[in-house]
Amino acid sequence: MESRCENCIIRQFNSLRAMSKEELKMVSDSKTTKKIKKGQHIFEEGEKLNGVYCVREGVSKLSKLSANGKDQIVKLATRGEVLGQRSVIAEESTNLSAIAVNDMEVCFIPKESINNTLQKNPNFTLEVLRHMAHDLKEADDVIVNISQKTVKQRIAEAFLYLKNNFGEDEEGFLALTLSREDISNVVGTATESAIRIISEFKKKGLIHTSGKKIGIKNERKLLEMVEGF
Amino acid sequence: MESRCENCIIRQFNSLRAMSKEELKMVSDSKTTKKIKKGQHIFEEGEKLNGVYCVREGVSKLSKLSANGKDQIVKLATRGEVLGQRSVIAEESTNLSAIAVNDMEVCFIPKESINNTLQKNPNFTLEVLRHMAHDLKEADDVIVNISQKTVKQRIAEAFLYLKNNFGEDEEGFLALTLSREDISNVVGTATESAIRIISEFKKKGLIHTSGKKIGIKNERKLLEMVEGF
DNA sequence: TGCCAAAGCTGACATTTGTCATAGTATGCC
DNA sequence: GGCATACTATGACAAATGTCAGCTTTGGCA
Repeated sequence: MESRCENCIIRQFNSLRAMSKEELKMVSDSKTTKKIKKGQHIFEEGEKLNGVYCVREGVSKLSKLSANGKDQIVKLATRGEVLGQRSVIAEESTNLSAIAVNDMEVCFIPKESINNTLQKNPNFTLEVLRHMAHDLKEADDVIVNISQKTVKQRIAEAFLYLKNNFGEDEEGFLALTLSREDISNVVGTATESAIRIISEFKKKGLIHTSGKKIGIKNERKLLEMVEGF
Repeated sequence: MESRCENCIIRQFNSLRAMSKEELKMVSDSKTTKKIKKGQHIFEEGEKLNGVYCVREGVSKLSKLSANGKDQIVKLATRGEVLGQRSVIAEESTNLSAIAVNDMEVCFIPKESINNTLQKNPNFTLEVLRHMAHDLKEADDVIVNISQKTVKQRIAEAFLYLKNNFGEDEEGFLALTLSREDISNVVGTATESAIRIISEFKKKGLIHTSGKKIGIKNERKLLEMVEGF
């Protein structure tokens, strides 16, 4: 794959597109590419980040450990998304851990390149700001969903989310395969509860499964369930 | 109170402090001051905002209506905070409603003044960005709290939050008085459940009440409860 | 290939939380 | 001052969810 940021297509999807040619050149010269195996950390909650990570390939779960020892997955980040922005901008340690859900390839961009551009290029800053505004809105939605919907509704919603954001494979299964535990950590429930509800969905013909893989059979009914019918 | 932004103390608490003298002057010339009575809307979910609101006095609850008809309070904004930023920046309609919890005074600043400065003054943009990064972190915390803590823990936490952020009056009651319904909407539970738990706290000597007013009697135990003992 | 650890699954039960019904209490308004 | 209305409070019950325990399946690896 192209290794110069100037020519990297991924860039089109994130704030880096607002950088000038010269700025991109600087970023490209200072960046390093890393391969992360499924299950490995990109960074951990509480760490001080020296830069941000741009996802070229694969998916990462951003999670936070709660007092009772469970991880809550706050966001799934995929190709084109930039991780660690919040931390670098606020000059604080990360509040989230980033773990690879499948094999990943990420570019590490030192914070100096970012900070430098933030101070000089208002367009870039504005672009980052817009992205963060979007993330904040999504976070608000998650808050409302988690507190006002039942576990059943949230699981149905999670499946629809996975379909819309990651698509399906040739056989009609969700392209992104999460473990039952990950699913329960996304919706914020016990693993057993998630499993039980998945079984129920299967019995009702809403989904079909094969090992970990899940396929949506009746999207309409799932949608109705999310809406509360 | 001082009516020129250049001299307004409130400004010290928010992003406006990064504005230049000229920019502030422009803002001050275009702004209008509004009084909002307790219970009235500043803006409603779905509305297109033509500017932002800077809180000079009073407290506003930012909430979102869920499918089941309940409001979820996502944030309480007080003196110095700016409402509607996210919406103006992303050029979308608001995802939240803002309602006055007590009598308020706010300054409306047209979006042109904001957008203009955002494009020209990287320091201002960066400052706004930092604020939003902070809000995003808080939102992540709320997500984890709501999904991993019991209602009892969340109510205890809410009381401590109210004490730390709004203080107490001369008699030792929380300075910001919320209705039981508002409390339940902050923690995301049914009003009856909130009332029951408040009664329980009272019986256990953790708090004392007088009408709507609530005072913290045993902060330590509340803290332990939040931590899960 | 076969073993083992991890993941998936299920039942039984406890606990938490929501819902409905009803009654007391404060508060504002005429 | 009294009435209407909204808020607070409590009980009884139902539903949702978590916990624990044990069993089965799966997948990776020696």
